[in-house]
Amino acid sequence: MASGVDAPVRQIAEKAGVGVGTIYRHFPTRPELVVAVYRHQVEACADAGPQLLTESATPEAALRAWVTLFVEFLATKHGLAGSLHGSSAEADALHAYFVGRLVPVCGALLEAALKSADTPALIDPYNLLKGIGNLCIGASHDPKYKADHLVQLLISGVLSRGAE
Amino acid sequence: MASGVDAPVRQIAEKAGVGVGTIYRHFPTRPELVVAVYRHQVEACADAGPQLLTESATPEAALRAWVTLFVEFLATKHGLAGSLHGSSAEADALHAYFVGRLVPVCGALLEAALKSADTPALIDPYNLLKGIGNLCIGASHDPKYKADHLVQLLISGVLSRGAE
DNA sequence: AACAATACGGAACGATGTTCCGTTATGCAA
DNA sequence: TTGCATAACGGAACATCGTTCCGTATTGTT
Repeated sequence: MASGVDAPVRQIAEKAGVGVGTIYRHFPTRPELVVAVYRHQVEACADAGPQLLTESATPEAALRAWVTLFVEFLATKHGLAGSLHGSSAEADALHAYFVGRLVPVCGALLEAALKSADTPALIDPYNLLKGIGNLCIGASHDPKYKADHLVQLLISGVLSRGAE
Repeated sequence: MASGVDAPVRQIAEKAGVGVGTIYRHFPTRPELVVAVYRHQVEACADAGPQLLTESATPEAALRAWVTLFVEFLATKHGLAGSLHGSSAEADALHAYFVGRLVPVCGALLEAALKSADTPALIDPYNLLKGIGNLCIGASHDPKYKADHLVQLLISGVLSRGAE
């Protein structure tokens, strides 16, 4: 694999026609590079939230549609979902950006859907978003694994009336 | 981090008081090493399935209890969940072992719970197990992230009557 | 006891992340 | 325009890790 979030630095530098030093000067850490590459698409995804809320038939439909958008975004960028956990202290930059930008959007959609369904909040937006991201890990490597399906089931669980 | 599924081979060898060559001779691939280390606990988890089914009040309770067991197992082994996706061809050994041993157990519990709830099967055991495993990734690094909670919500979604 | 077969240990190799410094380009002042 | 100071660049150099390989030690057999 050549162009992915985990491509060798030398390869990225070569494709960009610069030296590895230049890469590190502009993007000291890999998450910063990834953020720069996907910033536009993340912004687009974030902007779609409020719009879906006004255009959809129900808040639940809006939430499900937005989540589908998010899943598709993660699915097309192989390995992106996997690099989203902030285990190493430096990887937190990527994590923080995604969380800071998308959690509020997800939160608004979730709140609207819960209110519409008259259902108590069983989970916060942060956990939901991170859970969705995790469910998408490795989806592109395993044809039998249906991440989008699992995500929709998770939404069903979130919107269900507890564990009755 | 010293003792994890991704500890350097030299470190493992040193702690074991042997050379790296010996490690590779006994376990040519890392998944084989991991399988060897955790085989007992995986077996115990697998054996707990049928037992929970007979001892629990309801099949749903059995499924939820078993899933909790599985989540706790993954949570105590930092990084284990993350090394479970078979992206590289050789990592498939680990994946195959877990799947081969636990999917049937999960399947029996799931089928019983679905039958008891008179609910159609919205998902197969393989996807459910893999989804649960994915939800547990990175759980030990983030106190705010409640993997077990998300897993229970996913179960709720699976046992709910579709996306009504 | 001598020999064959096996297991062992760690040096050696390749790939990758990261740093560092000599060189080149840029912009500003005289 | 020319000279110089500042910044940016490129890639060599270093550290780490996975993996392989071979000389040596151990074990078992006759």
